[in-house]
Amino acid sequence: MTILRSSHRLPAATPERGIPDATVARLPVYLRALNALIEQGTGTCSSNDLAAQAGVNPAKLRKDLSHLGSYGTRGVGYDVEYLSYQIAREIGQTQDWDVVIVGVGNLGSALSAYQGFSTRGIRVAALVDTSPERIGTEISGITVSALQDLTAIVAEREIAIGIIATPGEAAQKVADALVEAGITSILNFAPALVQVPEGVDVRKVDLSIELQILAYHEQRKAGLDKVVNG
Amino acid sequence: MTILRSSHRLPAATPERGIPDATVARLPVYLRALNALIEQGTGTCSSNDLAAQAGVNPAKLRKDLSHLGSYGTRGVGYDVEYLSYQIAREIGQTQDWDVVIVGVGNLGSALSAYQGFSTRGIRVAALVDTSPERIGTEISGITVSALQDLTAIVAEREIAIGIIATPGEAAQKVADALVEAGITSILNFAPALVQVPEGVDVRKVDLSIELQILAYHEQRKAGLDKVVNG
DNA sequence: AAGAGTTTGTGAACGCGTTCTCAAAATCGA
DNA sequence: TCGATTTTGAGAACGCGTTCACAAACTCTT
Repeated sequence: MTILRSSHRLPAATPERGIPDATVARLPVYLRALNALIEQGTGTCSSNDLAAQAGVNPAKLRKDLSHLGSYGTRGVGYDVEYLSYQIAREIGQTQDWDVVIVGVGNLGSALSAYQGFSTRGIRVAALVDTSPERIGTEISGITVSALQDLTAIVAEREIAIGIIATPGEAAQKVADALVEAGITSILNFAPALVQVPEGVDVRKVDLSIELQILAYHEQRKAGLDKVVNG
Repeated sequence: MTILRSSHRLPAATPERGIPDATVARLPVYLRALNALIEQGTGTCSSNDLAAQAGVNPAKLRKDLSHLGSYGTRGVGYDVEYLSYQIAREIGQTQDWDVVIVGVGNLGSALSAYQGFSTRGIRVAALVDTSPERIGTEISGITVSALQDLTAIVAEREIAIGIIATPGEAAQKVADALVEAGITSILNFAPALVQVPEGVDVRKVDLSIELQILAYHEQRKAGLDKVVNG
């Protein structure tokens, strides 16, 4: 999970609010919690309520929200709809974001059909692959294009975000192609590091590593059992 | 991403090494980097080499490794095979870990076919679903079982790790079933928080949130462009 | 109007993780 | 053997993020 960001110093006109990365990562969680509250008809909630719903410490929630502004009322709490809108605006969810998925193997296909994206302002706009058997086929209602057409597709549909869902060996080549095509944010599911130029953000999701971390703790638990019980 | 750990104070026999969470999360990355070095025939490497391969700061790498012990030689570096083995042992990768996947929709199916698991000591041992149409079908060579049979399957195959790949609404029910069945580590792909008793570890991977974080930075870049260019 | 009760927003303390730095330990060449 | 060079391991400084704690601001009751 590597985030590269150019840290331009800006003129005073732009307040350079600089929301901490840790906070940014939690805002979508709060948004989801708020939507749950809206659905169950809640009009107002305290930081305690919302924190419980989001699974965080209330103080942390308030500190996070304080980075956006003062959207609560002391003694009352937060207006659920209002706060929801403010967070959505802050993280750019008042617009839809088109993404292109490169690699339509099992994982890429699953992602292209993922239900959770549409309600979060994410739209899978294009699928790309290198395999001749896959190019031209239709997956989740989208025709798979050739990697060569990436630049044209990205330009035409103004896509800013790309997803790498290829094997590890292809990841760097695909990342280069994405950057070349004008993509400036990449979500990388391939088990490999990718190098990108300054100004391009990369986040990495590594399925094996998540399980390996669990396995470590699991082994630790087993070891403790042996010490305690045996 | 919530990790609950019982913090037993142990007798001196077990040193209670307590490797920091941040380090644990990077050990699999180092392992992957080391395997890459092994494949290209490297016998020894410095912390600089390995750090470059893993994409981290050399000082961080050395600090991380120092938590495991002193496996390097000053003036020389690390023996690649030896260090690889030591890390593998530390994170429990000298044995295979069986996992059960609950929910064989698009994502669950993709995970069950994921190539990256086997080389990392992860074996998908069972698939479970609630949908009658899916139960009994074969996916990636594994017959899908009913959720009711979970306890029997977990017990029989001594599975410790479960993966939730269901819609958000089903997540808590599935988590309860997994805990009931004896699972003590859960990787949750469903877009929902799950509550588990003490002693059970849960890690969460949220695909939408990863993209929403990228969208935030993307929006920020677009905003800066406007300020700078026009 | 005033006091009791809530709840936010934030300064301050704290803790964890990262990075800097350098002594200690090894190799190598003369 | 000795000095030059390389590289690890770890102490110390630093910075970020979390949590505590409380004043400020609001509602409600009397």
